[in-house]
Amino acid sequence: MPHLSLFLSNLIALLSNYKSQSSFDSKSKPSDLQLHIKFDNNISCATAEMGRAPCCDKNGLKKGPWTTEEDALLVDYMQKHGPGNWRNLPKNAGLERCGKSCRLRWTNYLRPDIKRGRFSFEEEETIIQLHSILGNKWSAIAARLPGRTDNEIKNYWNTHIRKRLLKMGIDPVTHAPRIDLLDLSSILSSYMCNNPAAALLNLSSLLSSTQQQQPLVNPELLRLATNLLSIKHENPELCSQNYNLHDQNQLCNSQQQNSQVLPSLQSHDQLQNLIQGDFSVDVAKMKQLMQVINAEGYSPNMTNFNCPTVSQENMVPSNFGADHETAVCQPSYVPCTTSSDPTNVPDLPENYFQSLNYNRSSDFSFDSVMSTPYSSPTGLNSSGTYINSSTEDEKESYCSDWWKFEIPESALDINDIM
DNA sequence: AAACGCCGCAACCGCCGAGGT
DNA sequence: AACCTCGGCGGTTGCGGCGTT
Repeated sequence: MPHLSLFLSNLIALLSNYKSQSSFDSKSKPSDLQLHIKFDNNISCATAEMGRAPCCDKNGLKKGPWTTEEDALLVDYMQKHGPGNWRNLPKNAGLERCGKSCRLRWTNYLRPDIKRGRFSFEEEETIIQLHSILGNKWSAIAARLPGRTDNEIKNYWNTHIRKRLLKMGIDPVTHAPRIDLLDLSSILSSYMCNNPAAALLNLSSLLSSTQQQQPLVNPELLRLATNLLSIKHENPELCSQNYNLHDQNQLCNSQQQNSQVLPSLQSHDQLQNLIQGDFSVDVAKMKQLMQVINAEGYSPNMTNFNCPTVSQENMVPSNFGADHETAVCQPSYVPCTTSSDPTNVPDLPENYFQSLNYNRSSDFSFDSVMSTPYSSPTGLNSSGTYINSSTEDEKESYCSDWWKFEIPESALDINDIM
């Protein structure tokens, strides 16, 4: 209706003048002017304030948690009319809510296809992998997780995954290992819990992080770590399952006091050399490291074990969609079951290690990222094992030892992302 | 039992882009 | 071309639940 538009335009101009002359503050209590123009609630919200208009007139509208009655009204309306025209919805549905609030309530909570409950392990894998690619594009991530909302994923990331990555010494923004974020005790804990492979995983994370210009690894820290490996080898009885952190710290301190007790075994010398080298641990060195460990009998399968390996800077584009040429180097974290058996490490394809060797100088493509095989036994929509199906502590333990994030092909279609 | 602090999550806020006029 | 509406998005807030002291 053109005449209405013209009328509104004139009204806007009028209001604009009025506003400038009377220092009208749209955020203050409702003024006579606002009440005056409320001939149509849907129009007033846009016209009462120039510049950015509020989604609706908030005066008299309810805020805060939704009641069951309100939910019922909204659900009933949505079932009858479907989504759309959120601005008019509250009035038509008999709700004293902002249209935006209704939309959020529907999309984030009331929508029938929303999957409630805890995130499955596969879902968490997918989230982390997608985040490493897409960054905080929660809606894009949510699009790959049926039944999950962006808000839910965002909250889950901020409250669970982010903290866990930080605890592991992994920058949740870049997904790169960072020594300054690392909780060393987790390394020691992993190690002391008869899981030297896990400790090595963390250690290797430190090593791989040194690809950056300034080495992040404190040599003293690494010396300590390697000392611990030596201790483990020479005093296996010290490393029982029930060894608590307090004892670990004591042991740690005593070793520091004994000080500079470098590993005497050749293998440990090799390890030390690796650590004290140029800090540029590439695939070959990592394999060498694994062979050393393997030779020491820590794990017969270690050659198949793949640590986070980054050949160059760990780079994750924030503007992934805009610049596909940007190199992406991301570690792959391998979650395994917590086991006292250090040989219980995952068997992975031989080429898996190679697939992680992203090199910035080489042509990066999505394929290199997406080539990571999906080995999860269950599909995304399966009733997979819920990571916090047991206690939270168990979950933390379960998730902190070994990490590998792989994307189910069904959940990641590059064309969709693009 | 009360006080306090932490944590998780639902909801809100402000900004933005697409599409329409 | 300019402006507006609408819906979507990411960041942030605030409240309730829970554990600890």
